Amino acid sequence: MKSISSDDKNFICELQAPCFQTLTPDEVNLIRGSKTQVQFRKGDNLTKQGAFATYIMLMAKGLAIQYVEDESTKSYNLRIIKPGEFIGLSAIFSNNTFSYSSVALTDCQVFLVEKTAIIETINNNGIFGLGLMRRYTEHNNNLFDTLKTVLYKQMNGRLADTLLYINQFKQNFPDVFQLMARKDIADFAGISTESTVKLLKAFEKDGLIKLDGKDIKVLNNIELEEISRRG
Amino acid sequence: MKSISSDDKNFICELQAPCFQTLTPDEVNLIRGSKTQVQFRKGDNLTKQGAFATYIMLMAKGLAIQYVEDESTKSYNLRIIKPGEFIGLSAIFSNNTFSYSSVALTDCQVFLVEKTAIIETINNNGIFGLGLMRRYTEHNNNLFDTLKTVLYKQMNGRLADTLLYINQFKQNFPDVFQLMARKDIADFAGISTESTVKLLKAFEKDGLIKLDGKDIKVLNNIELEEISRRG
DNA sequence: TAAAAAGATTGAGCAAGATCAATTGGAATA
DNA sequence: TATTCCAATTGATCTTGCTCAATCTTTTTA
Repeated sequence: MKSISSDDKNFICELQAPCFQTLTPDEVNLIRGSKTQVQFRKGDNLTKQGAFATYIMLMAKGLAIQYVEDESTKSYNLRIIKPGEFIGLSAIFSNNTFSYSSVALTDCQVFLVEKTAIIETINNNGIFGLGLMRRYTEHNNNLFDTLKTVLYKQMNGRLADTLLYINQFKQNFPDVFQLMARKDIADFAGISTESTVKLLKAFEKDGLIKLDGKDIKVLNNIELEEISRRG
Repeated sequence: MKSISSDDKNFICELQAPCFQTLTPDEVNLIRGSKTQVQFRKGDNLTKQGAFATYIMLMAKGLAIQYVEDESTKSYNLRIIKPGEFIGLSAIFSNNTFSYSSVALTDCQVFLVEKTAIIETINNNGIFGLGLMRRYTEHNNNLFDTLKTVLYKQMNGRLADTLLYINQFKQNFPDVFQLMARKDIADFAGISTESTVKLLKAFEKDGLIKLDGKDIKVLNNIELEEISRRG
């Protein structure tokens, strides 16, 4: 990763882009005032689970995967981070270390904002804090869904979930699937790579999807949703 | 559940109890001002996953279990709620429905506080908001640990986790284990009741615990922690 | 371009736990 | 106290999905 000069006006202007429309004016100002912009290369870690978190990040450009890992080699992918989204919000409220890792799926441009600056703003402006908190809580709700998926669904349901989830990104990022290895898909579903490969073939045979190299075309949304629902 | 007259001074005074020392003065005032106190009977649901959440709860007296459920019969226990702890904090920040259910393990006394009253307070007082957010974020961090447990540990590690967790409550609530059926323990570990029974016996044979009716005495903390760590 | 490395695919065998069925024990009820 | 009901226990069996090993394909590197 390398730093970018803070007076790169073009970059700052990107805060006007559609994906940032959800930011509140206060948030925009805070980020404008932040001095640090960082560029990550595909494959770089944006955050590492357990590392000290003295700042939060705002994804400006690019895609990343957020995941949890254990001590050995296992990973479980939680979500795809897209432009306009924060990374590490929990650091603001209590956590001094990141609860999860994240890795760049494409080259990424990211703003870093000091935790202390944010806390100061919240102290003076409860409404600003509520806004940040709302974003954070939404992720948290997803975590409950994730937990239920892991607890109650088996292979087919999980892979259907995964395909539907990733497929949502295809509109704005047509090459999402190409960016991912089979193992990445497997880690979203929480099943082994081998099982993923076999099950993808099975889904294709049933006409639910079309495998085209690394790309995957969802052919039958309805039925995939049904499989997801059944678990 | 039945309402209690709001001028039950003895009850209000309990907010001075040690377990409420973590509440900020602002929080105490808010709760003092709340008009609703409710009593739940052992086995009653305090919250039901998916129900509308227009208020949050503060446990005043008693113990409850927080859990997530699927459509059928499966439950997974997340934590034991003890006096001084909030239930449903996420409702304040974004969620209009409860993400989880909770059920009284003993008779419980609970304060209900309207969401709107809290939001108003936060708007005027960012520091108060930060305090609530900190509590909320801590639960969220536990959720990451829970997810990792479910993803990466198997039976032995999970049951060891569960026993160590519940055992923490024994100091202040010596009969915690007696309050729970084997199924409750199983639902904390996320394994079947039958497997729980068999594994408890095995742990006893290895001298890790002593089974005494429903009560369980932890004999070898160190080794249980080792089993937990190994997964 | 050829060789090497990494990822994808496939099939066989295996292990962890769940489910099922039967039995026992304890507590609640008539 | 006898009866009923529900929780706890136990053993046998079954399912899911993982691991392992071999092969094939694609990408990367020399």
